[in-house]
Amino acid sequence: MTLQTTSNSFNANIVTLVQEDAHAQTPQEPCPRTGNFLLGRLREKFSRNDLGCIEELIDSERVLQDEEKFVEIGSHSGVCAIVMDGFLVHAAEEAGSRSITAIRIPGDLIDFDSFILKRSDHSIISAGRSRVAIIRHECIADFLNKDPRAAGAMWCSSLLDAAIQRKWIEMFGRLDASQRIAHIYCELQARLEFIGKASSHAVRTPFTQTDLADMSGVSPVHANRAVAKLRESGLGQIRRGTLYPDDWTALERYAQFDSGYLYGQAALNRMSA
Amino acid sequence: MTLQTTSNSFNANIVTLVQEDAHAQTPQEPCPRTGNFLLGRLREKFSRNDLGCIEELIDSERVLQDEEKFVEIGSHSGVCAIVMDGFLVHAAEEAGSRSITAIRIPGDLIDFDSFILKRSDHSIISAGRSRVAIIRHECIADFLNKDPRAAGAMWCSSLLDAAIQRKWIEMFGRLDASQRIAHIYCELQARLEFIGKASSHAVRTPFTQTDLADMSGVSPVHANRAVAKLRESGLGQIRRGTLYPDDWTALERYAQFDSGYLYGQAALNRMSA
DNA sequence: CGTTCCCTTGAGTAGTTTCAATACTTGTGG
DNA sequence: CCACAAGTATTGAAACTACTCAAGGGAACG
Repeated sequence: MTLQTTSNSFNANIVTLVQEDAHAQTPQEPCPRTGNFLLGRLREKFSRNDLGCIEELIDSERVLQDEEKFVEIGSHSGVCAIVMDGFLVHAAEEAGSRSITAIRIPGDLIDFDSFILKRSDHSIISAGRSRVAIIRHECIADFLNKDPRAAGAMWCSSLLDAAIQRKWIEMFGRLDASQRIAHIYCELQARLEFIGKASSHAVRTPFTQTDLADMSGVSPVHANRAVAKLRESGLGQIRRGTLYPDDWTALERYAQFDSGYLYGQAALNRMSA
Repeated sequence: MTLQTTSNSFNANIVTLVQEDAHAQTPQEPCPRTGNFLLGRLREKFSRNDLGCIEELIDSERVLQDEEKFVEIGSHSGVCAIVMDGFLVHAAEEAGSRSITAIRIPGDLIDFDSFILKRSDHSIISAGRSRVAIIRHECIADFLNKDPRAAGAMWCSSLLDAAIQRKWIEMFGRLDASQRIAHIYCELQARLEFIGKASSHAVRTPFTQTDLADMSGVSPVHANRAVAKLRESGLGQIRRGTLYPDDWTALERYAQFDSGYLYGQAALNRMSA
């Protein structure tokens, strides 16, 4: 917990006031565990130093097996985490049905809500094997005191998550099952690109068709038919959770996907003209 | 500063890093414009002083007419606001269809995202006449410097909003049209109770059935039938946006409404046992 | 080499959409 | 006060989308 930054003043803006301390740091990658945090999305607004602080918050690592719960609904875990590898999902289970309300990939700060709200209103479950870097709540409290600016990075992260959730609500209102599934893959591809984990010829995920059904709010049987429809339309093939796109452009058009809501670097520059 | 609770120490929590300035303020209600901010929901974690600071941020007031936009999608407004009176909705319009992704009522901090993210990815539109208290981004920047603890109240507010959005996603996956509409009214009633604006025999809103349709992701015609179904089931009658409940308990059960996700005071106490 | 989990397919039912037509409300001007 | 216009609410019918139940096929894993 030693390394506070040189500057912890918060001038004109929680994000932009950086300037001063953008001086160099060690040339090699300083954040082996949190290196993907905010990567590609507003990360340039924070200094290396700020982000290094977050790396220092890490208490330990934890490996989760498929289906293993990181947090249980209603629990007071006392920790949050940054995803290092793999996928997790936010799930709400009730009366036999399961809704997946969010997908988490490396770099995502998860269960941060519990730090403020003290109680989780959903479960976070590993999809396939994953690895997370644990941050204890006590450490965050100190941290927010010492470096409110870097804390802004966490705040920023939760607002980005909220933007994705708004888009999901919008998706539900506008799109049918196969479009929603297409949209989910488009979004994942974009988010994986931010952290340099995307491939142009496949979007690899550990999700079963039942998972896709829970994400898109339809029955597993119908998710299967939606997947079949994408295949038959020549848009892409989903096999064992992996999308092999046949025509990315058409797929994005079909899903009405517009990446603006992810606040990626390129998109930001484009919009702020 | 008489009326803080015995416990307002922010031990491991952003709201607790209090220390310094808990000195007194005027005994009468100090916040004519932001008095509803966080009211009933974690507000006890903040001192009057903190909340008074937020009142101080207000630059001006603005009255919005029905359908008037407070922020336009894609804009850089440079301000955010706290709702004083009336209702607003977050809307995403595209290709002829409109999705309403959130409902804002008095006390809600709106468009705070734009302070961090710099650009709004949705419109915020007044539903009926409303009045908002404007906060300029520049003022927030100073404020975050001077009083990071009170800033935590804003952070807290955005996490509460995110919790509601998660619930909406869950709702979409689990409920049919009439249940969703019932859920929306249950939620509104609970939120209005927090700020002392609820009545036990009616939930008054300015929403048309088309608005309800846009909120619940169905066609206006079907929203009408969903409303009719609630009436015929003896749960409640929706006339001109106002719900006259016939049986609150049954209605909440029908909507599978559980107020925990709103983090109201009572619920919190119940859960943290 | 079978068990298990996942994917696929069919048939009938329920929920939802669209198009279209009809009423009810509210506000406006005559 | 009435007539009218505009917005809002209601209803019907046909088409489509999605659900459930049910059964069968395929791939991975021990």
